Amino acid sequence: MSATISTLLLDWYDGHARALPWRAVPGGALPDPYRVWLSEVMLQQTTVAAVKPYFAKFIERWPTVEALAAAPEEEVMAAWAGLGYYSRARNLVKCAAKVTEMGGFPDDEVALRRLPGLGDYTAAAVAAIAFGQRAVVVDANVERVAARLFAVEEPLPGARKTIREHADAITPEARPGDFAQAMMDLGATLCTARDAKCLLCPLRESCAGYARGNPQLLPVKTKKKPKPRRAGTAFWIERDKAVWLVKRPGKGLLGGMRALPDDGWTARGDGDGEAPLSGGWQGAGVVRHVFTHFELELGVAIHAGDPAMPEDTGEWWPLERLEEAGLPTLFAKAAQLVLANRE
DNA sequence: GATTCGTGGTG
DNA sequence: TCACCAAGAAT
Repeated sequence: MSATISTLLLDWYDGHARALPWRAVPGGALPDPYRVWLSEVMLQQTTVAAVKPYFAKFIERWPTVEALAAAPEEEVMAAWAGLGYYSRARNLVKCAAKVTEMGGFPDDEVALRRLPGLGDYTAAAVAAIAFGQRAVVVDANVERVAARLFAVEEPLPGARKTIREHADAITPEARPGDFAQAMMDLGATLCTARDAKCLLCPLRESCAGYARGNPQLLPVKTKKKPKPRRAGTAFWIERDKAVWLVKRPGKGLLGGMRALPDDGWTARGDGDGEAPLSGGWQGAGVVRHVFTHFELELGVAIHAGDPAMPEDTGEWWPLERLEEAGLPTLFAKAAQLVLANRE
């Protein structure tokens, strides 16, 4: 029954919980809501390994939500560079301001859900982990574990309602935060996407998928569309040991991030090859980059001259401080291509 | 409900 | 190499 499953899982968690920087000791005092919120936002569609250095950097630089709220958005965006899904960073700043204005994080799921960047998952996770509130926490791990545990054959995402009901039925009143994290740890270490280490699993005897003999085939998922391939060009313009950077529009792809000027490529179409200024251009090579929904082959062209640029359309960024510019990975690759060829 | 949002790891 | 995947949210 449900009490049995949560008890088995919590017992397992007490001995097998991953030690993570944003976590409290299992069964112990509740962790700092700021650290829980920050880590949960960073972990959205992002692996633990990728998050760790960013979490450490943010906590060192902005130890409290008030400190983060006081930071210029531009600095937060630059610090987020490389982690992806940049709307998260924009919402992070908005949310920090709102929480500071409220005098602290709200302690219930409904109020948390109203904050920028907190959807169903994150609101439930923060309520459970940071405030000990019973909330049904459903992420991709929980979906997978529940689909196997209850042998849900209906394909995702259609099966989400069914899976949520199963998750609700096994979520305990006591230690809901540890329970949620235990489900995610189980999904991350034993009940993984391509494998199911059932011989090590504390829920083996309760698992319908195990009983059927093929838990690793669950959950069923609908096929994904193929990614279109796009081509475009980025332009390297340099003067006095500084490179010309622009800022991308606030919304959309790489929104609000610094970037190299480009020829108008988008997810929907190729660039026109047209440079932002006339003069001699020399090809530096090609960078390949895979986004969520398309692939890009980005040519990098270097301007031969020593041009003047209209100051209101961008900024000259000193090459020796280029890492501080916070370029998204695509443009960091392009810059590396240009600079590496000089050695 | 379907799309649009990054990036790095993995088999 | 390539398709899939990861502590999803906003529109």
